[in-house]
Amino acid sequence: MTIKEVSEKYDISQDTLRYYERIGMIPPVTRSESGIRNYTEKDLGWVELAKCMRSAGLPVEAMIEYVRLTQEGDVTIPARLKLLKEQRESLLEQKEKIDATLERLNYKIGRYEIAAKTGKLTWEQEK
Amino acid sequence: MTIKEVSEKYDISQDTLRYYERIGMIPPVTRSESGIRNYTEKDLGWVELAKCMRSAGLPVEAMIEYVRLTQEGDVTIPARLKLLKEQRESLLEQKEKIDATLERLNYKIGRYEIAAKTGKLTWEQEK
DNA sequence: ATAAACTCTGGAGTTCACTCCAAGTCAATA
DNA sequence: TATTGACTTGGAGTGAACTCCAGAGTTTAT
Repeated sequence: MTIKEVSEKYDISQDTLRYYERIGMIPPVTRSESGIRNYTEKDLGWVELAKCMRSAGLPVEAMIEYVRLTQEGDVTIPARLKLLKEQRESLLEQKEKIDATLERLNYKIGRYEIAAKTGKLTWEQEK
Repeated sequence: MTIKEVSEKYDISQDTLRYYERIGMIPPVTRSESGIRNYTEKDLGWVELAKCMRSAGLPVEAMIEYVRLTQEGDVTIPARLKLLKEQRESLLEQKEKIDATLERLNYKIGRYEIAAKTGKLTWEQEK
């Protein structure tokens, strides 16, 4: 699969795909003899994983480390497990923050819906 | 309340507090005659709101707009309601992405926990 | 009253995660 | 076979959100 096709399939720019590879966020992609990228199923798996992690807001640094560890073979399995658990933890924390903010937004929206009808605010202060 | 106290109370650097005020993410803070910030309860309410929104990952730009609208009085109530709903929508989307990634991480962690015991991976490819 | 600690502003610097560009190579089509 | 379009690299540029700094003014403690 060419970089163009991968770019369209996953809605990631070609520049970003090359960037991810360059920084080691995905392992080196398979190439033709002339050096042109030819993504295999395996390569696509990495691209998709990278996209998923980034979309959740996990840092590229974490993915780079994970990829690096996988390159070093089975001896790094415990390290990879640790890394994955840390990332899970940080996502759970982020989710907490989002939930707290959602509650707050819902409260404010409720207030504003009343206010939008009466044309006046029914409270004094932002909170 | 001095900037130092506010900084400690909310765990936001003094530089960031000044920055938030400068860009309009919070309204101008009350000052002493000599120009030194003296945060009132109301000011603190804004600081805390800003911190909450930012911790959930909402853009500074959205808060700036919200603050700007509140300065313009009750006529902007519908606009503020719209803004709040948009931000809620984006948080819900972000939460979806986090949940998808959490599922994925949980799957991988499950695999790695088996692998950590056997010392060998029981699957072929990243997914 | 003078040092020490705190605060002010404007502007420059940093980090992260891309994004764009130039100059060159390669592949497909008229 | 010529040209058009896609691909390559290395490096520079961008936008968001801080973060740091210099130089100056203010407040507190001895």
